[in-house]
Amino acid sequence: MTRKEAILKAAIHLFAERGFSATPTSAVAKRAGVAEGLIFHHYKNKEGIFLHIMEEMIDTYIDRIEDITKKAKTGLEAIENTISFHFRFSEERSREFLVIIRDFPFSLMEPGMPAREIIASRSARTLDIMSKCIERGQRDGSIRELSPEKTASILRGMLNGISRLQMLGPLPMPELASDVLNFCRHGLAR
Amino acid sequence: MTRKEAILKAAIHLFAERGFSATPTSAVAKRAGVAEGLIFHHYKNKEGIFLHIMEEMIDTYIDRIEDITKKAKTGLEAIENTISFHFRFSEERSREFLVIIRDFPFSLMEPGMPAREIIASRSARTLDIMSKCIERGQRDGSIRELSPEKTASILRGMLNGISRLQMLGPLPMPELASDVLNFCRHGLAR
Amino acid sequence: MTRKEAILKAAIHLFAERGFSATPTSAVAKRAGVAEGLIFHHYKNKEGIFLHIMEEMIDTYIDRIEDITKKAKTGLEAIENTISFHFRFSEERSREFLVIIRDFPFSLMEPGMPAREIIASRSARTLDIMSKCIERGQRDGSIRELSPEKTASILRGMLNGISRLQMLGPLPMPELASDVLNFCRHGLAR
Amino acid sequence: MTRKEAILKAAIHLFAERGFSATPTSAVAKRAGVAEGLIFHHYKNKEGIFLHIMEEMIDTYIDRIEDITKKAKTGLEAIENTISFHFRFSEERSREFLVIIRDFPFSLMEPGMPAREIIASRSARTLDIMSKCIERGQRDGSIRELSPEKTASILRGMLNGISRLQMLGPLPMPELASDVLNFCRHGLAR
DNA sequence: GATGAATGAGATTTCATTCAT
DNA sequence: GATGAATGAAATCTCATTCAT
Repeated sequence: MTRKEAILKAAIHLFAERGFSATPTSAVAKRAGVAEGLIFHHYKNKEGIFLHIMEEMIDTYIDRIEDITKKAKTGLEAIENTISFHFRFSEERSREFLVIIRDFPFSLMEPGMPAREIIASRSARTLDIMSKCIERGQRDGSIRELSPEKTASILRGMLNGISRLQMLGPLPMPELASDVLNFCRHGLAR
Repeated sequence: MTRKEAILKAAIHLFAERGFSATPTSAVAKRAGVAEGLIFHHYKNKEGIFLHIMEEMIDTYIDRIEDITKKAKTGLEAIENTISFHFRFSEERSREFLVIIRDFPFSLMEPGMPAREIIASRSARTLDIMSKCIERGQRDGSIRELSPEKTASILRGMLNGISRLQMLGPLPMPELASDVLNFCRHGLAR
Repeated sequence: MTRKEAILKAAIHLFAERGFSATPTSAVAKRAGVAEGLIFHHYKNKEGIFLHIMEEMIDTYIDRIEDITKKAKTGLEAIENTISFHFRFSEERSREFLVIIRDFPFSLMEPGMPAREIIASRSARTLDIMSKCIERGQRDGSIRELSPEKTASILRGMLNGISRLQMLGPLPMPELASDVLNFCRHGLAR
Repeated sequence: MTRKEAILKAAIHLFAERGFSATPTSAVAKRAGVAEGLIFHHYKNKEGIFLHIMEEMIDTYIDRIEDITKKAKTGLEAIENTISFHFRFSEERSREFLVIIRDFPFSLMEPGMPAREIIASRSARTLDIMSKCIERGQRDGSIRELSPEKTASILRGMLNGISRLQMLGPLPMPELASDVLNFCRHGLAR
């Protein structure tokens, strides 16, 4: 593992645990076993690390749901697979997931920030994929009449909201994957 | 308006706009037109202000959904009214809403913190109310067979997630209230 | 002496000795016997201290030469008195003088900086006063034909350049005041 | 152009533009298109580059005024030619000129520093050359009675001060060369 | 209740310089 | 000669909080 990777790994661990803004770069350096300056040599900014983590994760997420939805036989099945995948993914990569749902540094999102464009485009892409699945489901008869765009937004909000509740809520949460699946099937199906 | 209220108002405004951790107490004092020390005289902590805002808001939210659900004729209607109310409330009190969904100071939530208990109890209360509605709906035949507790969690996750997407997402969002309602009706109804 | 004044005094001493950019704020705080944070409480910036020193000094300088030139009987005498004053002043307030001729933080001067306007206006004012004296001298016959504006610039450049050479040059310098006076008299007089 | 020269050229450009201390070696390396380490391989220090630039420039300056003053017919003419040359040179080599008048790193000048000796000797040499011209002018009758050493200092202070005002002042400056010449002619001539 | 000067711990970042390759 | 990862010291600035008045 290169030092650059070590920094990344340490950052993911700590950001997931304490949150981005509550984690000083000194802690990241310490955990990675490198000099603090090296962080800035490789990532320029503290935000640079965050961005790197987020981009990598979201891009993987998008690649995977693109793949998954393509392979589904119906539009409804594509959505179902996406939902199942979401829960699997949020467990597999729970650390990275936590990093970005815990405390998102909204300073990155102020108009004009380059990060905003990156995030916006990824967000749009995810919504678009799900929208397309819904339209497909409407054509193949597996999904009833409803606005594809709005429903995609609802599903995305739901998935992220539930993950947030599960990972950060004060109460212990049961597994919800299959219930969400069931709920959405009824919500969408003809 | 007393000085104490002025501080609260200023804090809500600024926390909503920039986030809790990005807002220095000096900015709150300035906007409220008071000396910085007064904040600590009245609220003890910076977190004290946050807690105050959050408690007041959540308690109002709970009071209102208790009221609303009681008045509904069926369990399903109770849930529907809750959903409608959620969107109305998040608009009416969008500032306070933003405060707590923007960047929640998770340091408050570490085990042992007194705030954790407060938040946990409120969270449990909300889930409980919705759970009860679902059970009621199952008894009165308006809601199909599904786990009341899990479904309540799903609905809460969904509502919060969608509000977060609407208020903080990088993309402009259409009104989703009626579509959410429609989606949930199908998701829940027999 | 208030703490604010103590900071100022310490800063003048250290900036004069080591230069603005080579003096850390920690050194200023230490010498002033205050916490480092207090510097920023009172002056906002490290540059804020510099600006404060400079403004006070230049404004005094301007006030004094305005006064002095008014009292002179001829235009030439007004210029002579200004030159004499310059050397007296640069001795009297040699610390502050050093501060601003040693290493001027030119970042302050980038177009758009508010400090630039302040400095530019003061610089223009000084040139204007001397210009007017020359014009007056031309009317009263004590000064020969030459461009008032350009000559004012020459004199200002000369005075500042000589002070710089005296205060910062690597060689020991003799007193130059009376020789400068003599030189300029011949340079200007009819 | 060798890499070593590329570094020098980049340094001159950047030091002139932003100042010595505000220019990081990383910026020099980037602009020169070389690795940062190479700078230290060739110049040992950041100050090493500065010294190199300064020495080369001052030595050229001295060589040229030595030459010029030798060719003059009278002492006064020698001084006049030096003044004219100064303004020509400061335009021709404005970058290097800026480098050393912008922010001179006075750490180099602390007693005991080897650079101090270099600078002091050059400074003395320049003053000496001009002193000699004045003495010569007094012998040949072109220059009136005045202290050669002090007048040389005055002239040097004036020339550097005016260049500084022209190049770094906040106000736009007209051409001053011929006016300076005229002013000095009157200041010096019998 | 109210002020605001004062503190001090800590955070991010910069940067000259070294050194293994 | 040439690279660029790596260091570590230091610098500026922020900010919650305290406390004398």
